[in-house]
Amino acid sequence: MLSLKKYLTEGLLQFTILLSLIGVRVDVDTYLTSQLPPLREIILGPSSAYTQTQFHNLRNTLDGYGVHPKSIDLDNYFTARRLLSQVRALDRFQVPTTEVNAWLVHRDPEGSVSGSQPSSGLTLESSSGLQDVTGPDNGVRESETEQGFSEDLEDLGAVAPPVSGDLTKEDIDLIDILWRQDIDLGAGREIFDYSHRQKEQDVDKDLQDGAEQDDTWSGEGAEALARNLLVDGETGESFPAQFPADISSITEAVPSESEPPGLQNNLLSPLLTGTDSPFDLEQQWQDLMSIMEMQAMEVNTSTNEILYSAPPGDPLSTNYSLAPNTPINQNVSLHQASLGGCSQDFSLFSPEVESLPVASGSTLLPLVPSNSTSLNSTFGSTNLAGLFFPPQLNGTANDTAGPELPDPLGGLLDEAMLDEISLMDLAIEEGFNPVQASQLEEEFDSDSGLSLDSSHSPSSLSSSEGSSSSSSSSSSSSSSSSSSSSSSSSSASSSFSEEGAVGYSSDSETLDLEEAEGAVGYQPEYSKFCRMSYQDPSQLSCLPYLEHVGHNHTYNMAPSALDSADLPPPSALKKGSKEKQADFLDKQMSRDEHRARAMKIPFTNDKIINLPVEEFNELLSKYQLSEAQLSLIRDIRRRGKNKMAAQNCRKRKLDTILNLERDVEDLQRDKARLLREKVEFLRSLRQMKQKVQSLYQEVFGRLRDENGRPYSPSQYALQYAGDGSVLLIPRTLADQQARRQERKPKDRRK
DNA sequence: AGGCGTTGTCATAGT
DNA sequence: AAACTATGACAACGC
Repeated sequence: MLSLKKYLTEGLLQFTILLSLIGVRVDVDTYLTSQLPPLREIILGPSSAYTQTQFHNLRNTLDGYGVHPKSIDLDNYFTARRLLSQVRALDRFQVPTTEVNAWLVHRDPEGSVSGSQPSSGLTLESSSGLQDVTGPDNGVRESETEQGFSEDLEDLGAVAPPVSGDLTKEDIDLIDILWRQDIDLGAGREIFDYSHRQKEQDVDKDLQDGAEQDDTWSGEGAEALARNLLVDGETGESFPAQFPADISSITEAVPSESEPPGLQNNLLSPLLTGTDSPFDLEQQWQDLMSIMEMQAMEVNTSTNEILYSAPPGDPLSTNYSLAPNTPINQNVSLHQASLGGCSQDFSLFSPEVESLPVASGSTLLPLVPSNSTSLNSTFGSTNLAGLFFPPQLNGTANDTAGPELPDPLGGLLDEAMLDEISLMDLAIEEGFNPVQASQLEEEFDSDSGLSLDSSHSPSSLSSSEGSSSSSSSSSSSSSSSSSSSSSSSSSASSSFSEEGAVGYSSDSETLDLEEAEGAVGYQPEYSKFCRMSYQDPSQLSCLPYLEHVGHNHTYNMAPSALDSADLPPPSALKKGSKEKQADFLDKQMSRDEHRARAMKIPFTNDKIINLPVEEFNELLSKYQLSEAQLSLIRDIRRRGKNKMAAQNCRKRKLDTILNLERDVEDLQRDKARLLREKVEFLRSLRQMKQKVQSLYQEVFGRLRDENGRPYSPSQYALQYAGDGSVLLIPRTLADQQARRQERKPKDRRK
């Protein structure tokens, strides 16, 4: 029951505080529960927010220990490190990667020419990936297929400027990326800059810094724009200005009014495995893209270009700049544009293919906006329709294109994208923690320093370990303490261990005195606390903790007088010093001890307080005590127990706060990691969209009617059928189907 | 002198 | 019912 209560109270309290800390402007329910649980738990395991109480319990029972914030608590530090490493370990569990791989594998079976290409294709932003793609060697590298994406993720992680294996630096990296993403939302870079924040918040400096970076990026983006007429606003990738003019023997599907079987999927569907429902995905896309659009509106190209990427000279850019004269594959078959074909098509992104001049922007190239704004909107709307339909059709395309690009990554991106706003908000709010934490630490440290300065503590510290033993031995030397200390500690230990509570001893000087005089105070407590409360190396914490406790409260227990009555003072002590010390001890005695002495209570307060009831009663029965004495004894016992209870209570409070602090830090780390993953996924998605778009344009551009004339993209569209065939259908029909498909998911939701 | 943190104590509720 | 524990509130104390 106790533990249950502990769970409830601490769990609720902690969770509440966490919510208040983290969820100020965030729909935490959505973020933590309603939307993410599966993903979150898959990725992270049970949320630390939810497992808080268990964690706490674990701390108390296993390696828990009393951590006083004032203490320089090494174990606390190590515990934090352990948790950090756990978080890192979780980080290694790349579910998204797994899913992506699954998707790749899924596509491979149909893959024909080069199944490995898709993975390479996904790595556009990684230099190695780019090299693979652009390299002349487009041969089959199937071995890369499985690990390609994970590698890519790694690479992607390395794309951003300062990167290293260090988590902190990764975070910084992420922060850079995110900041670029969020700058338009008003988030300053400094918000993400942990180290920076830890150093101090020099707001002015940060703002200036952020402005400088912004300017830099703007300049970069402008530069890129100047260099390449067609530059993706987000990726910085340049696009071909012209479409391939040559004609190949492409099998055409005759435009037909009838709806071909399996026509539901547009050509864009190659990315789908065929069974995935594009509807929800599209909705997610919409959500995401609305956010992106918002960003694009507020900031412009400069930011986005940097955000999504590749430096101007990046291989990626070159990869996408098509060389007009490059020969193309003459044998492209529309039928290959199936899933398997898709793989092959990705292979088409080899320089040869990509270098194909794209049909002039007049028709097919909504993707090739002439200015940065449209570039942004291109990805901003990110409707695949926007990618694949001519500009003039975009209006409808936005409505209809929904299902057109089912996202193989949707299951994962889904969560991330739906939470875009929340994440962004979180990112913006993220600033508080490190500062807070550092402040807390400083506060604690300073307090600890104060404690160190407290006049009587040093000796107590040095004797604290020995005090437990010395106390027992000294107690045993006294008439009755031996049994009392052991018995009391056992009883107390049961209760303490039961609840994971931690008692801590009272004034340290008491120990000192007790050690000197063999007096009996609360020592058993002391040793007990250090010994049994936490069976952990962190016992170290006892020292600083006690140290801090060591205020000079004169009413604290100082067993001296009473004990000196009980025990013959050591003859070795000189008279003067003895008297002096007696006075001192007198002052150190607690009020109850004074009272006890005044009332001539024949046994120690320690016994009174710590003896089990039976033994306590037995002890009382051995003496003829007046009513006043009995009353005092019971009060002493009550107060003594309550004192320990209060100490435990306060300690628990501190532990709770510390745990909360740690949990907040952990959650922030998780959040940063998730954001980082999201960015990576978005990057991959963008690349895939671009590839699909290029494929579409390439295929469409090769189509010729009976008269050998190219089809107008405003009148015809390619659709990808479930059976792997690609059909050329009238645009109107495609739009209708797209609308139809768009409604389905909505209906389904209801 | 007053603020602040720590500790002990009381009252009370809960176990 | 008794014993014990938990905790908010308050006061004493020292810095």
